[in-house]
Amino acid sequence: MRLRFAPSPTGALHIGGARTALYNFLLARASGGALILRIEDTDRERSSAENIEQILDALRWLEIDYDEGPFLQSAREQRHRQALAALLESGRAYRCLATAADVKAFKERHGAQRGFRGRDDGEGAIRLRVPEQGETVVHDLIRGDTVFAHAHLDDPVIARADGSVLYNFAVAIDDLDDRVSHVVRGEDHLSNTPKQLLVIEAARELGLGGEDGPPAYAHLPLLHGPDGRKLSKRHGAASVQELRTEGLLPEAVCNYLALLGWGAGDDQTVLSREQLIARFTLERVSRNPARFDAAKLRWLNGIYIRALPAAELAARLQAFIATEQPEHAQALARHPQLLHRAAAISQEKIQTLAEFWPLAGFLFERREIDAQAAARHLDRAGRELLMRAYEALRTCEPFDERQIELALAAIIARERVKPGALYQPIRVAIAGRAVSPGIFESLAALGREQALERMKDALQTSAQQLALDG
RNA sequence: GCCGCCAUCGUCUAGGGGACUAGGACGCCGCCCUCUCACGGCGGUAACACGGGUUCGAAUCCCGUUGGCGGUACCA
Repeated sequence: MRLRFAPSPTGALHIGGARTALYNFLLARASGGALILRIEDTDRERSSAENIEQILDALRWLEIDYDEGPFLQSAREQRHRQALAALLESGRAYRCLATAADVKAFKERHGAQRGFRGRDDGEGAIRLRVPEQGETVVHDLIRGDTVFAHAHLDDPVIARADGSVLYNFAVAIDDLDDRVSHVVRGEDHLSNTPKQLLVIEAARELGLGGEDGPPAYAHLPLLHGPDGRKLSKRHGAASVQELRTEGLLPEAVCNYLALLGWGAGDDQTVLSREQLIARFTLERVSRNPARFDAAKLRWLNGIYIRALPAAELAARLQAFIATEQPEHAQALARHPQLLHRAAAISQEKIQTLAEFWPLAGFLFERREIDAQAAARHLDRAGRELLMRAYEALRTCEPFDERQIELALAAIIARERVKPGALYQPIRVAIAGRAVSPGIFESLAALGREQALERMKDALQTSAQQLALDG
C-alpha cells in the first residue's frame, strides 16, 4: 500500500489529524508499503512555515515517521498548471466569471438540488465540467458505496483566475503523481471525493496520470469535542502540543487515538505500537463519530507510566520538566541523584508527567506549608506526636525506609495512636501538604538532615501560630 | 434549503437473525486493601432513538421518521 498523510499547515496538528496520521502509518507499516507526507499548502494566506514545523514536530514526538517527503504541494505548481492547461484545452474545464451570488441565483432558478453549470466566458476562475448524465460512485472501504449523481454536483472551481490551483484539483493530481493506492482521511472529505475522482478521471483520459487507477478511499469517522461537534483547530480541539504539555506519553496518546474509532475486536485496550501495527485493519474502523475523552486518555497514560522502568520514567521527567516546567529545572538540577528515587516512589501515584512535581517536588525544594493541612494535622496532638517522631528519627540508624518504619511503629505502639495520626503531621511538615508518596520512602529520600530541619521548623511555626490563635 | 454520512450504557466500543436476562473499557457509586493520595481487588449503576415491515425469531436485514454530524468557498 502507498499511503499519504496530507495536513494543511493552517494550524497546529490536532488530535484528529494525529489519528489520521497514525492510521495511515499503521497501514503503511503493516503492509510493508510507504507513507508519504505531503503538506497541503495551497491556501497561501493561512499556511505558514511555523505551522509546518509544528506539525513535523508533533509527528516526531508521536514517532510517526514517513518514508517519502515532506513534500510541499506548492512546490508542484508547474505540474499543476500544466495539468490545468491540458484540461482547459480539452474542454474538460473552462473559465467562468460566475460569482458565488451567480451560483446561488442559478440554484434558485433551477432548484436547489440542481448542480451549477457555468458558461465558458474565456476568462475568470477555472471550473471543472461535470458531466450532465451519470453518477460517480465512491467505493469507500469503510462505508461501502456512496453514489453521487452528477446532476447534483456543481461544476467545482479548481483554480483561481490567476491560475493558482485549489485543493480539490491539486490533491487529485498529487495523489495520482504520488501513486497513492489508499487515501485514508477524515469523513469531512467524503463529499469532496467525487470532485477529485472526476479530476482524476479527466486527467487520466488526457494521459496525465500514470498506469495506476484512482486510489481506494477510506473515510474515517470524525472526532468530536465534548460539545459533539467536529473537532477542529478553531473548535476546542486539543493540539498534540497541548497533550504533551499536560504530561501525556506519546505511546499512550497513540494507543488512545488508535482506539478512537477502531477496536481490536477482542476487549483489549492496552496495545503496544507493534500490536497496533499487527492488528489494525480498515475493516474494523467504526463508522460512528467518536468523542475525545480526556479522562480515559489519562487513565491509559497512568498505565503506561506505571509500566515504565523507573530509570526511563526519570529520563522522561527530566526532559518534561526541562521543556514544560522550566521553573523547576533549577531545583531539579541541584539534586540530580534524587530524581531516580523520586520517580520510583511517585510512579504509582501519578497519571501524567505534570503531576510529578506537585507530588514530589518537596524532595528537591522546600515549600511553604499549606495552611489547611497545618490546621488539620499540626494541632496540639499532632505536634505532640511530631515531637516524638523528631526524637526518634534523630537517632534512627541507618536512616533508611526499614529503620524509619520500625522507629515510627514503636511510637505508634507506645502512644496507642492510629498510624495516620503520626504520619500525617510528619507528611505535612516535610512535604508541606497532606499528600505525598509513602512516608517512609519520602523521609528516606529527603534525608535525615532536611527531614529533621523541616520538622523542627514546623513544630516552631505551628506552635507560634497556636499561641497567636489563643 | 440542497447533497451526503451516521445512530448500542454519560463516553469509547463488542455484537454482523437465535449463543443477548446485550459483553468489555473509561467515568461514576459502594466495599476491601491502606500512613495521605494513588495503585490493586470485588461489586454496582447505565444503552439497542422511534415507527413500520421481512422472519418461526431482529440490537442485528429493509423502509420511513426523528436526531446528530459533515459538505455545500476563487479554505483544506
